[in-house]
Amino acid sequence: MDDKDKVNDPLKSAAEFDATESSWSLGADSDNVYSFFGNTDRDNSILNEFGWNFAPSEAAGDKDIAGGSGGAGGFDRIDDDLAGNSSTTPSASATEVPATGKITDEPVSSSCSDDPPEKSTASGGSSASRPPSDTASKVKKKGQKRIRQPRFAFMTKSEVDHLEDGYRWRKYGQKAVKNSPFPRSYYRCTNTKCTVKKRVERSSEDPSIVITTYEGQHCHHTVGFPRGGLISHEAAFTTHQLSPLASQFYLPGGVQYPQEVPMSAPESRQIPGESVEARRLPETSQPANQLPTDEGLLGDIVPPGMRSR
DNA sequence: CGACTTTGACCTGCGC
DNA sequence: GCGCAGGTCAAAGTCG
Repeated sequence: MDDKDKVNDPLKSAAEFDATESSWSLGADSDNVYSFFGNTDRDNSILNEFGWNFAPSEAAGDKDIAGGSGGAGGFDRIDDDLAGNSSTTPSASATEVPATGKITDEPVSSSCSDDPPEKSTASGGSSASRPPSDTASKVKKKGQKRIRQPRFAFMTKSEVDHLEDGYRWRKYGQKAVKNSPFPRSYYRCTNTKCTVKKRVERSSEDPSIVITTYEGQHCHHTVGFPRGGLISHEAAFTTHQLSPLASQFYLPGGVQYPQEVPMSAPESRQIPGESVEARRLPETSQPANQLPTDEGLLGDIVPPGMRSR
């Protein structure tokens, strides 16, 4: 593909994760890739703008958390056109966010479509009996390029693999990843109209770091957790004001992020021993009646095309 | 019984 | 064209 060059270069410089420092460096030169590193409070507020919440998993049926998880996190947007580009460059280690690509023409405003890609509980048909052509049509028409939603990689220092983020996910696969002793898990949002997916894997270089990659955008609100946890929007919003830092990292369209953000802001590092849980609702809670406007943080960090709410 | 996880097979894209 | 690796499917199993 002719796009290869233009894709790979940004990639190499983008989202380089320093496992030792537990930090991301931002080096992308296109508006296709932006990343920042921060703690979960900020991340949560930012993700919330996307329709995502982020909080440590603790009671939602996930593996039990051993005394709280770390709070370091990273965030990265990855627009990827699977079709033309190698989304996983051979040089990309498991600790790097699988690369990126070019921005595509596909609508990225929402991953919610009127016609969900498939019914996960489809009737009949084992993989053995699955007619190839049928499968093709089910997934994508043959010859049609596979379109992928924008992706955001999110790195979190946590002992828990699957971080609770306010949505319910159904695991639909797990794969061993090359160059990594840790398997990668694939989750899909349980909302039937929501096609958001996420991948969860651990950094092979720093097992304490969980790399969560979101693909797509939720078109619905967070849900209560039947199994325990509940992350309300209000709670998420209370962290909103903690996120101004984010605006210094993102820069869609008008792109103004630093050439190479050190990503070493002290407050964006996890404080050893500090649990996310303990920091979830800071005392600087914002009154509920001061909910951010649509143009709040979102305006800073989210490209208009990504917003659907 | 429904929701969810596990797991092996299959599909697709890419590099050689 | 072939092999590899990532991604997905779906039956079977598990759990509450």
